[in-house]
Amino acid sequence: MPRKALYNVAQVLDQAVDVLLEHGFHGAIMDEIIARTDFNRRAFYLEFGSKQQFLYQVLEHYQQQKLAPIISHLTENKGLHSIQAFFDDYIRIVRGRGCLLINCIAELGADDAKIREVGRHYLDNLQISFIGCLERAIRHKQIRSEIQVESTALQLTCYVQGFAINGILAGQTDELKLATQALLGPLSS
Amino acid sequence: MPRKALYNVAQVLDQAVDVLLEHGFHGAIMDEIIARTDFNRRAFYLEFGSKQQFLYQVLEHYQQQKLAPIISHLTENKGLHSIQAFFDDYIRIVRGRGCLLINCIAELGADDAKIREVGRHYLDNLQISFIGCLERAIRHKQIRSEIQVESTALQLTCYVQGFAINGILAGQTDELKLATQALLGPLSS
DNA sequence: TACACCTGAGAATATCCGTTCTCAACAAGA
DNA sequence: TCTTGTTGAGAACGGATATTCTCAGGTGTA
Repeated sequence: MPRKALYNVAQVLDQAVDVLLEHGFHGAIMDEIIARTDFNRRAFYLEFGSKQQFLYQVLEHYQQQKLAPIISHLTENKGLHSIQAFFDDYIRIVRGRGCLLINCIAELGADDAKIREVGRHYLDNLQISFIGCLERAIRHKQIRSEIQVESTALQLTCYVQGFAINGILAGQTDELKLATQALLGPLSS
Repeated sequence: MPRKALYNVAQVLDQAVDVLLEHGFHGAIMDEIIARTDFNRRAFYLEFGSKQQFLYQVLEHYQQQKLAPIISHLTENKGLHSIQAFFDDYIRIVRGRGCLLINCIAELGADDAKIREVGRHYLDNLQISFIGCLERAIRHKQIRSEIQVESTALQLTCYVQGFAINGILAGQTDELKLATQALLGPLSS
């Protein structure tokens, strides 16, 4: 048996997230990606084939590791409380860094159909999860029954994306928490 | 007197907005910028000095030409109606293209302090304008008086940025208009 | 311990891209 | 009309960057 690889793909993807968040896709150069991950050029191209394919994998990893666990708050579906938990966690993730998926949509979305598809899928999923939560919240009389579920869910979805941008600019996130209260408060019954 | 320049700076900046929206900053290469503007390389570097300085000017132009006229809806300050008008116009601008300023924040914000500064200034301004509108709306009993003005304004500001991202992904904007209704409806008295 | 085979580091390559340079065409005053 | 100084088109340059290649050094088995 030959020598065993020293790197761990999942860990490499984790580290790559930071580099891509800092510089964007085109701004992140291979030298830095190699330097800041436990990785080497040769293995990189054996593993991923190209920088672009690499991006797709990092994005998928990011969704699974960072976003999916948070969205699971919503699919657990404890009504309004789940929505609150989702936003609390989301703020933690994007504070001072933004969201990799949103950044990629903004930088590459117009050009790259794959990115658009991933982005749409993510947003659709988010909206559907919000809808589930809101419906349950209505059944349990946590929120007013006149609320239009679908529009409100889309509204919340837009709001999430706004948080991602704000996260890049805002050092402290206290005001984002305040805004969340202002958002969810009026829904309550 | 020597020959007169054929290009018009304001028009060049207008055309450049399209290229930058399509490819992002690093993705937009000089050859395409030159080809798609009534411009030439020599004049470009005499006028702007570098691609980066050029970006800053395009951004300023974009704010003045596209964003400022819409924000003026809010500073006209006819209360809730101004907010509605703002969102209607904003949807028109970002439909199918996104917002150049938001894209730049997402792509370059972590790296480029100037972009961050411009972005923060824009968002602050937006929030302050919303605050003015909401206060007036309360005085005129257009919205419920329990509304927390500052948080709601920040909430609206987040919402705007979410629209910008959605604009890249969504072809049709009907659902965004629905979401706007869901957003502004609950504020009404 | 020797062999086979794979890894990792980084040198090499080829391409891309921002910037500068060259020069023919031209406009307007002398 | 001649001169002067500037423009516009694109060739040229140099540095950066994604990708490939080389080879010394391990690793585990025979």
